[in-house]
Amino acid sequence: MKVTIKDIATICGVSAGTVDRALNNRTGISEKTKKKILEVAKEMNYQPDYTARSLVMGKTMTIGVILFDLHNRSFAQLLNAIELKARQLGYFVNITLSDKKPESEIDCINYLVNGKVDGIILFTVNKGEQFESYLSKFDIPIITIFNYISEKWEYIGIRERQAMKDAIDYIVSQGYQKFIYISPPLAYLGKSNIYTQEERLNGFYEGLKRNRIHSKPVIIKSSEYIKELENLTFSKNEKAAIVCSTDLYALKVMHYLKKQGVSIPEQVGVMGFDDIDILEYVTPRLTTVKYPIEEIGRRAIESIVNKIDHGDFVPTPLLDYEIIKGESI
Amino acid sequence: MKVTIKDIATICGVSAGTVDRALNNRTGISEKTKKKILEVAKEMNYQPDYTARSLVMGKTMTIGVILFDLHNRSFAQLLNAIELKARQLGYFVNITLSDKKPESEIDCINYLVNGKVDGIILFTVNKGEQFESYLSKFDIPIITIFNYISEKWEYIGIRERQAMKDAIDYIVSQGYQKFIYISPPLAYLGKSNIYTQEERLNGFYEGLKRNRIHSKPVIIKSSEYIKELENLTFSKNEKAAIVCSTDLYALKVMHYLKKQGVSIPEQVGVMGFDDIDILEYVTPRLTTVKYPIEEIGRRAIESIVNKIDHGDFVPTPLLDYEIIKGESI
DNA sequence: CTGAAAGCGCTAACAT
DNA sequence: ATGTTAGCGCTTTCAG
Repeated sequence: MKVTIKDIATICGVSAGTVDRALNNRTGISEKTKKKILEVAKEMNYQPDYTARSLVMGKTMTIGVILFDLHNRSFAQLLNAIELKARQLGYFVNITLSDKKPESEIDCINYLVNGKVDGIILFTVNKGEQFESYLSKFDIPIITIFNYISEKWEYIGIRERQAMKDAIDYIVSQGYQKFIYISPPLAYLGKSNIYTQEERLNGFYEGLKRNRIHSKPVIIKSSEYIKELENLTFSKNEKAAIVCSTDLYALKVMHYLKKQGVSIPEQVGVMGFDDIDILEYVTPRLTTVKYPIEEIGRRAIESIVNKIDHGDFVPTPLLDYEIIKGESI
Repeated sequence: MKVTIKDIATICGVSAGTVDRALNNRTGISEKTKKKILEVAKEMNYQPDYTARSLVMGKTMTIGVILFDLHNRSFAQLLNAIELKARQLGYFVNITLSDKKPESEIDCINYLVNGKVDGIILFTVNKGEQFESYLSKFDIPIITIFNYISEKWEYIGIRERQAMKDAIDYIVSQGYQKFIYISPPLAYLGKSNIYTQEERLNGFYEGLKRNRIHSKPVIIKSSEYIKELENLTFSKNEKAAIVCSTDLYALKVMHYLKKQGVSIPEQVGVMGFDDIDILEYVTPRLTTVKYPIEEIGRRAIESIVNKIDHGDFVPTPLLDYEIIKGESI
């Protein structure tokens, strides 16, 4: 059924080694035999067996990816970009989902390592010494995205802190003086890796400081954030800006406010972060920070493939963002 | 570096075969040696080499998935469900994206077959005799989802036609007599496989017939459907229902109507299809058909794993849908 | 320029 | 119950 190099060798009256030389255009073979072998191979529709090649070469041409899940729009966009770029460079993509569970993430890593992937793109929920020493055991390149671990692992992300800081500048420039900040993941502070969320919060504080906002912001860290909003009142004379660490929260907030008959941005302003693609369907257009998510995916692949093929990481500078001025602030 | 069964064999003073017996708890080994081997293996943190195993067993424990892209929410949800179920059953998932291009899909298939995946879950854009004979060459199970090819390939989907038919019943029961149908993919009729879209359209016509709607519906097949809407006027006395073959179109339509100051459903009704998760953020709540997308993913994996392991397809009946009564009709 | 042989790590059939 | 042997399909020396 399956045609192997041996079959081709027999037919062409040469050895397997020669067929290999022809197929992978290595040196040390005459044009004539090479041409013949290639012809026969094509005619028989020869397809190389990647598993066999992997065994001997110790390379599988596949890159493992670990994400939380695909429910968040951004992750799907990210994976889309990753797959595209990877296939373009001749690599497969093995996708595994950690579901934000630290133990589950470890399973994913082991799973991929045993599958002999050539590298891993990791959006981790873990951190700490123990995790780092665990990760250090592996000799394949691991690249982290979004959540930073330490300088020992290549990291690709954006200047989150600066982005949020700038966002605050913009909000203040629109006349807001009162702030509410929503970021449920902060509840996991110390428990799991929420680097990006911490950075955004830091940027928020720095932004307030820079703009000399002295009224204390309300920080909501509960996943029941809508309920917490119910206890607040929104008045026009002291207009509040609800800053959400993610568009998804902002959308939920806007949905709730609309239902309550609170008008945006007349009575209250809402700011998001990410610029997910579904925003184009929602009114009012959410003011948000554009996160170059697909660029991150592409860079991650480029970087890891480069490391696999040439052994060195070309450090990637933090990527830039853009404030999207919508109608909600 | 890497610890192999040979290493373990040497240390335990047994042969590789025996180690294999212990590790994979096969018969013909004493409890005592087995226990010892397992201990040593654990201590040395032995990890089996899947590529080597694949080569000899001819199985890679990975399932290839081919989708259009991940920009559509549903696809991401689907893949999420697929990954979850697959890993649960001990399989990897290799994801490839065809970008809706027939040639690109062929590349994906070849790619996966050469990667020796054990089976393929295929959301195809291709169809026709030539494609079928191409597909027939492969001896791994291929399961089709959404777009049907022929009875030669296992198919998992829902009763789309019936769903749309029932949707029309519901719309008519709400007092609508005039219909506009939007489905841009229909422009590809005859060019690529748009089975689900055709089924939905058929259901639409059947629904009109069953409800004795005689006024001719407007069918919009252009991707510039918003522009086409601009030429239409919406009057309360002859209220029209805009039936969209996908929630995404419906969202765009609603967004456009809201901008035009047309109130939904007072002046015009809008119906979607899919019940994508972002609907919860959009007002008014879109009336739509709930498509059990994750169930399809799980069933696809179950079915293909069953086929791989036991050699037979357990036919899956078409799945059921549910009409979600929102506020837009 | 080409052939022969060894071996990647594991499994499976056959001996002992 | 355990050891031995022969591959899986390919790449890679080392001879010739």
